[in-house]
Amino acid sequence: MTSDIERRPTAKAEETRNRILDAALRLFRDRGFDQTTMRDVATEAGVATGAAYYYYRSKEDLVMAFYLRTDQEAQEAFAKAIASSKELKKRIRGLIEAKFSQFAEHRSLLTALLKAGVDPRERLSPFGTETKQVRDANIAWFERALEGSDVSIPKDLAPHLPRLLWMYHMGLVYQWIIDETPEQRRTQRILDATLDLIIQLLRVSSLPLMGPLRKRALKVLRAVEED
Amino acid sequence: MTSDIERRPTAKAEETRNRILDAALRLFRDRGFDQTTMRDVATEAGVATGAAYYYYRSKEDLVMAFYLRTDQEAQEAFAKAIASSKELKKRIRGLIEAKFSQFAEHRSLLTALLKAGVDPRERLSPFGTETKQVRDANIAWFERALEGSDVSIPKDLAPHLPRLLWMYHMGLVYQWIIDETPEQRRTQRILDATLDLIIQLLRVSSLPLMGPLRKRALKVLRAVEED
DNA sequence: CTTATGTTTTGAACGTGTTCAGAAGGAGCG
DNA sequence: CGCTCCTTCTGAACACGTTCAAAACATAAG
Repeated sequence: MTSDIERRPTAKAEETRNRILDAALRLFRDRGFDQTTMRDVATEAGVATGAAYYYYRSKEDLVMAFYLRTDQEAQEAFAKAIASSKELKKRIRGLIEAKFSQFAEHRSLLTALLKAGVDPRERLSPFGTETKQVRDANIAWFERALEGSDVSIPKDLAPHLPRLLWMYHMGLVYQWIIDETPEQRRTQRILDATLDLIIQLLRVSSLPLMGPLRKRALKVLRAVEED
Repeated sequence: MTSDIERRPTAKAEETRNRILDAALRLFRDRGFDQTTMRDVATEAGVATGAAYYYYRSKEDLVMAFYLRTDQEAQEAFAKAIASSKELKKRIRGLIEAKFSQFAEHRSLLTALLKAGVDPRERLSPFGTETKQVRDANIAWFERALEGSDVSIPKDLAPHLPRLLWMYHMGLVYQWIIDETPEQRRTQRILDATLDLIIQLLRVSSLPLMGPLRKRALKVLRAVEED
């Protein structure tokens, strides 16, 4: 008798669950999210339509499961990115490129997540409550990137920076998803240019002359995070 | 025989078209976009379901029609915002607040546009090709806001600024749409703080010390606009 | 082995956006 | 008036995400 109130973690029905997700991802990758019907997924997995809904609340939920699964797998790459250098620029680039390769196989799939993602009330929005755990873990990686790096950060700015960098990284991921240039070159160029700018901004932000500007920037950050 | 290849602009079927749009907006406003079916819209307009599709390609198209209609009507408010002052801050705030009141009645409707909007390939994305005309007209308003204002702009930055301000304003509109605080107070606070920051950034950007920073920022802008 | 209880699986049915073949309604012309 | 051709409109049909009542299966208890 487990004291756990949760329904028993289950049997080897876990295998069915995985079979369905694998089938879904295979089809999504090969013919796209919109071109794949739930009936297709069920057939490919060798079950009835309803079974897919027994394990996943919705079609989008399958994308969410993919996201969680790959996020799990990406942790190691994140750690490597931090360990590889003390240079902040390299660390951030490492984190972001790890994110890109996390999604590389299924780039088009993510437009589905995008559409749900913009509405924070949606269950699978990266900004919503249901994803807080993953989000916080991701923000923590940027915290670690800053710790002991080659760029020193003004005290007042420090607590906001991890979240800020996370938002920056989300912007790049968005750009990457919608980028149709070969190999996503355009995103690479933007990554290069923005990284340079960010590092220099951080370097310069400690100068005494920058006091008033930093004050104003902090006001913005508080307005965004407040409430 | 008109030399126009376009189908004749039409008769008083234009009346039916409007009846359908009016019915749709009424229902969308009263019970929400998702809670309104196309059958409801058709019934409310006193036509068969198919008729709605004769005039509008899709349900989202109705939102687009709303957007175009109100954009039309907002032009006057934009002009007033520019004329009211030479102060850049006031002008930009005026433009943005005009945008907010343009949508005020139908705020929730716009989440529908949001979801389509993030994908630039979607027909009604504010970043797509189909909306270029409206977008350019909107960017032009920011151009006019800068012209003859109280803030002088570095030459190299000048050509990018209107588009940049437009992107800023889109960000705020996004924030405004998803803002559930009463009267969208949160968005107001963010608007206040960011406007202050932007104006000061512009003021400071001409200082000789800022040369290198501005160079880097310009590189970002070129990377974004290129291709 | 039988019965009871819970989990997993099935497939028909539902709701809603969208399509489509064709009916209805004109407008011009003989 | 009768015919032709286009525009406007109709309502049944379709596709697909999702729900649900009930069957099948598993496990434990007697």
